[in-house]
Amino acid sequence: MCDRGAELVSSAELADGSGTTAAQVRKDLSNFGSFGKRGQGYAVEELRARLESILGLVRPRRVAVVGAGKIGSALLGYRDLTSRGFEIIVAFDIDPDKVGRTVFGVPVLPMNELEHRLAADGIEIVILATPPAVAQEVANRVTSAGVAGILSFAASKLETDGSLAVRWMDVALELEGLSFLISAATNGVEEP
Amino acid sequence: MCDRGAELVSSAELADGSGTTAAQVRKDLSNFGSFGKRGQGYAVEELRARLESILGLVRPRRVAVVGAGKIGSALLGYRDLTSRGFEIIVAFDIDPDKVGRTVFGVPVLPMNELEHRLAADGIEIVILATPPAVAQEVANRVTSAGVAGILSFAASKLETDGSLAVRWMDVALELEGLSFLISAATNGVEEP
DNA sequence: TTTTGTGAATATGTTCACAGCG
DNA sequence: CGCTGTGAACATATTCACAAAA
Repeated sequence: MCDRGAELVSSAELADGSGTTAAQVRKDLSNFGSFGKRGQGYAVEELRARLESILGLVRPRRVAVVGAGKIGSALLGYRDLTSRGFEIIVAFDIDPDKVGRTVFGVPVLPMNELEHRLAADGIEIVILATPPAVAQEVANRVTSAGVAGILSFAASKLETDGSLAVRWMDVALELEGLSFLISAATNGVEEP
Repeated sequence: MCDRGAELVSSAELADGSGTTAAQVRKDLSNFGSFGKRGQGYAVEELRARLESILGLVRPRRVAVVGAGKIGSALLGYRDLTSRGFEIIVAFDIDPDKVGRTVFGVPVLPMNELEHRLAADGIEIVILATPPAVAQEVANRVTSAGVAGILSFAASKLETDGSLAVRWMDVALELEGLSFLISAATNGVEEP
């Protein structure tokens, strides 16, 4: 909307641009203050800046990828991350064939440099794209290096202390969710 | 647990294997009937079979990938999908350099064969890994081909009728979530 | 006017706690 | 006994509906 030069946007417009309701948009935003203009809506540029600040993306977040396999290396070239405030600084892998190369402009380093480089490069978030068997060990090492968050593509549960935030992305889990919805739709589900 | 030959499992064990609580596990399972054994727990093999049936994965679901770019082709070789009940049958791309090749054993077909092959191959779920600009158009074509679900890697909202289920996976969105949590932790948040 | 911001009313989800049953 | 299944209690989230502000 900023690019299109829009000045104001109402909660109703925001709602149907994002699949929710106007009341929900207003309630949610009101948690962070009241910066709408009654009778008009929200000032687009101010709203953008507020959201950026709420999300902690006033400065780009520094990200590293551990595991330069199929998913890991796909992420290294992912334009969308840059445009949304994340910089992929470095990647790590155990495979000597991958180490030393540069994938989409991102250097792939050996695992023994992990802690050192995470700290030296001021990495805040690690994307975990390793086989599940080593995910926990990497998570431990990453934690000790002072990283603040992990996004894990390994389905396995991670045991971590409260010092970092962890989120999961699991393609198979999402497909299972779809499969469940499809079955429910096919077999017919009761409404209360 | 089946592989390890376990006979029974309690809600408490299930809970701490999956990051929830025993009561939650029991409540959730009870939505689909009561098949636990009081005083003992759930029979592992029966539970597996029940979950498989609840999720609609008694037979593998047939999946196609549209867009054989970085993410799309990474998914084509993803072992985890097969082992969890999904078969990637075919992929589609618009790029003549990719069309006709086989990636990780999956044939890449041209976009003009989309509707025909989705129907002919009995595809139930489509993974959308195209640029956002064409996501809506592909979604329309996929809908008309009778597919039951879409998993979209394109952040853009999709306008679809109620005939299919849609889910999104958005790496940048998950990173935004982490960034928010990190900011909240750093700045300190009030507990009520 | 129009659209926000927000209490109050609903609705949904989670936890408690214990009767009931193997 | 021990652990499930489940109402009742509690907590959280969403929607309603309208006074207040530009």
